Amino acid sequence: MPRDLPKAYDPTAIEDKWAEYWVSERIFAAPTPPAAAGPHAPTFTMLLPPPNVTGRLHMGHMLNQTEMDILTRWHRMRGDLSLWVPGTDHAGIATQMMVERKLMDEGTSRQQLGREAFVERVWEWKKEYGGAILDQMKRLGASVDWSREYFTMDERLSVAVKEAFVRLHQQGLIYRGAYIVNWCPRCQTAISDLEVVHHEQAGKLYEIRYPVIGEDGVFVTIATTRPETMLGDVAVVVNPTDARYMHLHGKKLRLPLVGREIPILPDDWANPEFGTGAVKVTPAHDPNDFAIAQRQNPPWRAIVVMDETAHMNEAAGAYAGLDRYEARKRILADLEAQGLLFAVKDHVNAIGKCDRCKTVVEPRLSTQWFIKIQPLADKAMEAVESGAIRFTPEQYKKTYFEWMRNIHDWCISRQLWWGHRIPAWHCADCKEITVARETPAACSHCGSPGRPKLTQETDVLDTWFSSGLLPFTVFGWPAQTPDLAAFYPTQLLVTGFDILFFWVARMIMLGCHFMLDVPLPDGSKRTLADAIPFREVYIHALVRDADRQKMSKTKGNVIDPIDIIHRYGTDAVRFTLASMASPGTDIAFSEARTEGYRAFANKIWNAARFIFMQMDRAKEAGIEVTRAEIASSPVLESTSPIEELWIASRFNKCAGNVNIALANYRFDDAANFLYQFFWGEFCDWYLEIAKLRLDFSEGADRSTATSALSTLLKVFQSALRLLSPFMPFLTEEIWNALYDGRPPRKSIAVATYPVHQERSWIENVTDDSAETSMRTLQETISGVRTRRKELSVEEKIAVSVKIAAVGNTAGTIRHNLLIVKKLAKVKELELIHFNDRDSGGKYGNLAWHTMGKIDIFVDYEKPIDIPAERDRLTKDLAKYEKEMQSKQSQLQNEGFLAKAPTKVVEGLRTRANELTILLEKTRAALDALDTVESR
RNA sequence: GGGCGGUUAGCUCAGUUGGUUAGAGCGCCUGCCUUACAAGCAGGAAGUCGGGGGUUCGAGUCCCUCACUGCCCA
Repeated sequence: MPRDLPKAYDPTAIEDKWAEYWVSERIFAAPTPPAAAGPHAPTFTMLLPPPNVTGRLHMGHMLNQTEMDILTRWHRMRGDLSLWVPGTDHAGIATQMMVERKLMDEGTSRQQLGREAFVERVWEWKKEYGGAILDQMKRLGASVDWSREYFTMDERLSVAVKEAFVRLHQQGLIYRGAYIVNWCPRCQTAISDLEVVHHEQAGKLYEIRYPVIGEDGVFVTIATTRPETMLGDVAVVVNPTDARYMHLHGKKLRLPLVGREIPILPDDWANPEFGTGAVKVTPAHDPNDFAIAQRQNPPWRAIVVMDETAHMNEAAGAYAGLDRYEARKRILADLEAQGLLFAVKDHVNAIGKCDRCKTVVEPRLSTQWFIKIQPLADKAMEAVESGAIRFTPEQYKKTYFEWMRNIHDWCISRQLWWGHRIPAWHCADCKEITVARETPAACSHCGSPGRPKLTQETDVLDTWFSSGLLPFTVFGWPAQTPDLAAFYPTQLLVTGFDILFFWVARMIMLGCHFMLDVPLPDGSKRTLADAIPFREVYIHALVRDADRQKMSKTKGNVIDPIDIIHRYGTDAVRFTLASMASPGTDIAFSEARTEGYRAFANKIWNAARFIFMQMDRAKEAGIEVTRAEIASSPVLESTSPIEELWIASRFNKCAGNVNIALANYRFDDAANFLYQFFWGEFCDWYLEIAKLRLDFSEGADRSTATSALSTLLKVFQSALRLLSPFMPFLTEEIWNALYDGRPPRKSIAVATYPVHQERSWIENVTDDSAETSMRTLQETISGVRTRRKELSVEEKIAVSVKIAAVGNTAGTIRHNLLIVKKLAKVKELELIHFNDRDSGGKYGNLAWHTMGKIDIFVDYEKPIDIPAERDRLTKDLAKYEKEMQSKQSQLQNEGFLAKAPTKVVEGLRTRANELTILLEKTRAALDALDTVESR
C-alpha cells in the first residue's frame, strides 16, 4: 500500500478494488448465531427490497441502498450482528414481457413454444441477464451478505409460497370465483387494484336514448362514457328518489342495437345530479355495475361482450371482432343513424391503465383467486396501532391506515406462465378443486385418479404474494430454522412510499398472519409484537432531477447513477444523497452538489496526503509511530496543546451527533456534521495549527513534533471510522494506507464505530474550556484577517497588531501567541489592557476592528480608504441601532420580564450590554475617521 | 370528490417542546498558485420565512383563512 498518494483524488482508481475485496473476503457475511450459545450480540437485520430481475439500477435504488448501507455499516461497526439480505424478484409480468419480446424477434412466440419450454427460456434469460442489477449493487459497495442472496423463484422459496397458499386455503382465506377484475388486454392477465394507475383525460359523455317498451315515443336517456359496453347492458338504474323516473320503475326498455329487453330498477348508485340520472348497468365490464348487479340479485346473467384482447366477441353480434374503440365509433354512428344518440358532451374522466404496459385496463368478469383480506388487515392494523411497528416519517401511518381501512380482497391469480403456479388441481369428473402441497394422487372430492383426471391450475400467483412472504421465507420458513429464530423479526425496512401498499402492507399482513403460529426461540407462544416482519419502517422520498422534475424516460431526464459514479465517484454520490435525504422531502438531485462532495472527498484525500508526508518526514528523522499507537485513542491532559484538546472535544461531539442523527434517520444531519467537522474544523483549524509543531528538522523540538504527529494520527483514524459508513471506499483506502497496508482489522467496515464516550480522551480537562479558548483564538484570528482585508493588506505582508482584551480572553491569546501570529500573518503582537484602549486618541491612527470583547488594531502604513471605511461603519451602526431598539423595547416590556424564562432575559441583557459597547465604539470610530480626514 | 404534504437566500434544502443576532451546500463578488488540497485558501454580499388575520410577553415554528403547488386514494 503506497503512501505516496496522487495529488488529486481519483475514485475510479480505488473503488473497484475495494468493492471486489469486500465481496471476495466475505466482510459482510453474517453467520447464523449458534442456537445453544445463549444470548448473542444484538442483531440488526434488514431485507433489501428486491429489485426486479429485469431491472437496472436507477437513482431511487441508489438512494435506497445508500441509506440502508449507511445504517448497516453503522450497526456493524457498533458491534451488532448485522445482516442485510439481498435478492431479486421474479417480476412476473415484466420478465414474461421481456422474454416474449425476444421470442418475437426470433419469429416465434410463447404459444408456439408451449408453457414448459417457455418457462425454460425465462430461466435461461434470468441466468444470463438477471444478475445485472446485483452486479451494479456490488459496485455501490452495498454491504449485503451475498452468501444469502435469494431469488423469489428459488426452489426453497417456491416451497414456502406453496405452503402459504395451502394454509390460507385451508383456513378459508383464499377463495375462487367469478368477479370483475382489472384486466389488461395486452398482458392478457388480471391485475390487482394497485397495478392500475388512474389519471384524468378529456373524454366525452354520450347520452343515449333507450326506448321504453309499450310507450311509443317515450325514452329513458342514459349517460355513459363507454358506449361500446351497452351491448352488455342488463338493466338501467335510477335513483329511487328521482321524481323524473318514479313512474317508470318496473317498466322495461328495449336495448338499442341489440333489441334485448332490460328492466328499469331503482338503485341508490344512480346519482340524479350526474348526467341524466339514469345509469346503464353492464355488470361484466364495470366494477360499479357489477356491484349493482350483485345487490339487485337479478334473474339475468352478466353478459361478457369482449374477449381477452378487448375485441368484441360473438355476444356483440354485428360488432363481433372489432376492437373496443372501433366498436365505439360504429356503435355511435349506428345510434346516430337511428336518432338515439341524444347528446355528446365534453367530460373529463379518470381512466385506468396497466401500470406495467400502460394499456387501458378493461374491467372484466372472470374467474380468479382472491385472498379474503379483512382478517389479515385487522391484525396488520393492530400491529401498527399498538406501536409494534413504527413508521418514519410518522405521517405514513395515516396513509397506511387509510388504505387498510378501505381494503378490498386481493386478486392473487395472474394469467401468466412465469411465476409460482397455483397449487390447485381441477377434476375433470366432479369439476371440484383439490388444493395440495404436492401433485395429488386423486381428487379429494370424488377420488378420481390424478393422472388423467386432474389438471393443475394454469394461473400463477401475483409476484407480490411471494415477496410479501420474504421476511420469513428467506430465513427458511416453514421450517423452524436457527436463522428464523435469530433474525426474525427484522429490525428495519427501508423503502420508497410507492410500494407502501404493494409490499410493505402485504408483508405486515402476511407476517402477522403466518408468524403468529411460529413459537419464539424459547418455545413460548409468539405475540403479535414478535410476529411482525420488521419493527421499523423508514420511508424515503423520490429522487428527482435538479429542477425537481420526476425522472422519466420519455422526458429524457433520467440520471443514470452508474454514469454519475463514473464522473464523481461512488462516495461523492452517496454523500450527496445522504446529505439531501431529510425525511419526507423529495431529493432534487443536483450535480453541483455532487461536485461539492467530490471536493470534500478530495479534501480528505489531501489531508491524508499531508499526514502521510509528516509520517515520512518523521521517519527520515528516525521517528516512527507504531501501528498499535495509531490505532489507540489519544491521551490528553490539561497541559496538552489547545488544538488537541479542542479537536478531541469537537470530535467527541461530532461522533455523538452523528450517532444521534443516524438513530433518527437524519442522514442529512449526519452528513453535515461530518462535513463540518472534517473540513471546517479538522482541516481548517486543527491541521493548520498542528503544522506549527510538526517540525522534524535538525534542531527542532522533536518530542513536541512526535507528540503532535501521534495525536494527529489517532484523531484522523478515528475520524475515518466515523466517516466510513458514508464514504466506505475513500476511508477504506486511506485507513489501509495509514497502517501501511497492515491495518488492525480486515476492513475499516469491521472496525469500531466512534461514539461520544471517547470523551474519556480528555478526562482531565473540561472540553468546554478548550472550546471556549479555541473560539477566542478563532475570533481573534478571523478578526485580524477581516481587518487586513478591509485595509487591503496584501496577503504576503505580515503586520503588527495590537489587541485589547479582557482578562480571560487576553490570557488565552497570550498563551497561544504563536498560533494567532502564524494563522493571521502577524509579525508583532502586542496585548494591551482592554481599559487602556483609546480609539480616538492613543491608537487613533491605527485601524481597528471591534468584536465586543476584543479590539484589534492593525498597524498598516497605507492610507485608509476613508469613504469605504465610513460606509462600513455607518452600515454597522445602523444594524446595531436597529437591534438595540428591539432589545430595549423587549427589556422594557413588563410582560416579557415577568413571563419569559430567566435564561432568555439574561441573554437579552448580555446582548444589550454588548450592543452598548459596540455602538459606543462604532460611533467613536466614525468620529476618529473625521479626525483622520481633517488632518 | 376524499386524504396528506409543501411554499425560508439566485438554486436545492435544514430549522427540535414557540425564546437572544434564521443556518448549510452550491452559486455570486473581492483578493491570493501561502508546497496537503485552485476539486484549494482568505474575506464578503445576499432572506419583510407565500398573502392576510389571530393566540402569546414573544411566531419561520401554534390556530384560522386565502393563494399557489406536489403527491396518494376514488
